[in-house]
Amino acid sequence: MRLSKKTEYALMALIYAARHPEGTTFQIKELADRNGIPKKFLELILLELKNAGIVQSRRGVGGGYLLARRPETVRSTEIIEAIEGPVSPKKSPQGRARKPSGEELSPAVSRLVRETSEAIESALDRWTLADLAREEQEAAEHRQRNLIYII
Amino acid sequence: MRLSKKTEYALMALIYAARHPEGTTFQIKELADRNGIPKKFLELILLELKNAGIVQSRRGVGGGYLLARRPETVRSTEIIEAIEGPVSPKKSPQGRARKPSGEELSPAVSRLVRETSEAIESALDRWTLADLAREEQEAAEHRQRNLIYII
DNA sequence: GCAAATCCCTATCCATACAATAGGGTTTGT
DNA sequence: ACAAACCCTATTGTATGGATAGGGATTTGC
Repeated sequence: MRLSKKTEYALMALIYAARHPEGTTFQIKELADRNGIPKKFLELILLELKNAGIVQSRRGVGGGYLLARRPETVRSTEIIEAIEGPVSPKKSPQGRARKPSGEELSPAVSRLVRETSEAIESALDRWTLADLAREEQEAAEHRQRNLIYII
Repeated sequence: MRLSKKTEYALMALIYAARHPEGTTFQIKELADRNGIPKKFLELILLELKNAGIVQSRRGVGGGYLLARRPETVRSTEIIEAIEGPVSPKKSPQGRARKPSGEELSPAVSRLVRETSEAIESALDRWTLADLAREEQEAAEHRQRNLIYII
């Protein structure tokens, strides 16, 4: 599996958000500087995460972003789908059979794709943003304890 | 998950190969015509599958392609990796830590990617080419029995 | 030995998606 | 009023996917 830079930045931003004191904002500039992410690009990404209902924003002086929900309720599937689109091929809601203009995939191949997509989704669903933030926290503490310096 | 057209064609070609009498060849032209695959593109793909050791070829009049191994021994992971490259981020063979010029992924994110990749790999590994060919065969028979006509 | 069938190989083209940059506009606290 | 911050749309450069082009090399049948 490969994540786009955009998704990778989105995950970093949300982990960062989750590690902030609840209810307080963080600023794009600060996050961009500390992680070497292009500021303008990061703006775009946070906009999308806001439209997906994962973060909320406050404008003006002292504004910034913060999580819209508790990190335990944000599955990583949701984050990735907010940026990259659906992980599984759209499950048609039983009414119409399939999109008529669509490709005709062979039965064996489409089953392979479907089952693999389900495996991806369930692997991603095992992790929430809270888990990711906790793991990042622990890794940071481990580096400290063992005096592992970057650069 | 999304498969590139190239991988999709590769799977179709191999399923087709597996359904041929063992030891006999099939021709690119025939396969391309029957499945609406651009002939030149398909040549490229079969070349790659040959270099990956999945099919072998015979040149000249009456030549063509055939499987290089029994279809039970070809895992679908192998097919997909032959065309798209490694499913999982390269597992460094314990010696050197990681490629020094590589990206620095956060611990939490890289674990998420790693575990998801492993889920993909193990989902794909559940299927061999023989399974895919059998399923395709059954679907074809089902269409016959129920008089389901395409077009 | 020649022609036809077939695979072999490299190069090129076009459209789209990814990654980023640009340039302002709007809201808010002091 | 001003500065700090988010908001929004457009543009640009590069890589990748999907294909097309044009022969070259090998084998069989006559």
